Amino acid sequence: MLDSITHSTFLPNTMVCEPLMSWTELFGTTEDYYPSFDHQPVCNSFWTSVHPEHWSKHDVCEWLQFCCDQYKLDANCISFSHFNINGFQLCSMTQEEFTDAAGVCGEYLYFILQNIMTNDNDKACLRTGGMKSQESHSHGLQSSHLWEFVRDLLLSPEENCGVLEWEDREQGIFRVVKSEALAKMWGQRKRNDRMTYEKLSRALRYYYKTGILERIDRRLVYKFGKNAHGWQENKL
DNA sequence: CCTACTTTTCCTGTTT
DNA sequence: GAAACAGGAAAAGTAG
Repeated sequence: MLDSITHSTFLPNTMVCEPLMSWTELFGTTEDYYPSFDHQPVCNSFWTSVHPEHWSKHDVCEWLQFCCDQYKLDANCISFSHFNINGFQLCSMTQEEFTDAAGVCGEYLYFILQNIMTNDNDKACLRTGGMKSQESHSHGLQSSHLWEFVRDLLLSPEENCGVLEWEDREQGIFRVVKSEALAKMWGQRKRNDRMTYEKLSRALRYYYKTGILERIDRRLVYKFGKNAHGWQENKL
């Protein structure tokens, strides 16, 4: 009900860099589409090989530049003076602070950064078999409800992969484009490989009662309700 | 441990 | 016929 605006990690990140599941596992083999993987260059870059906490001021600056190019963000809406900081400081910025410093772009930047940190964490976990739980706590990364997961995916151009798509950005109407893929992603988040769209959608339907979602008569189309927050474009 | 709340699982029936 | 949608019920998971 009154969750703070804890933004979760996007999914454990699967497809960027070291996939936990193969594409075919994740999206099925019988699919007719092919991944539009023009988002991938995050891979193998400095940004994912060195934990953001260790970035220098210069690195942070470069990262902003990189994001603008890569994700087509308008550099003009970024107040670079707010980002004259090192990686450690960057990591401790809240989503609100990102928004203050760069508006909508800030929101994306925040998500991109969270994403990188999550990847890092996951990789470390895989190698060492368990990382200090501190890191995952520092940004409320572990807590995500289904609707927040969906919201974050919608706000995350680099993770989305066309699984979800805005139908009407202003009204918060969106469409599930690849239902089973979404279910797999959610399942991976919850470490539940038995998740299906059938079951996920049941959970979504419960949101109608609580006003997190509003009913839309079209198949695979949902709308954020009055009790959902954090999806609007200009509002924090 | 208890409670409240969310999500998962399963199911039967309906609609597209 | 295949996918989705609808909800009821109950079990399981989680936060506090």
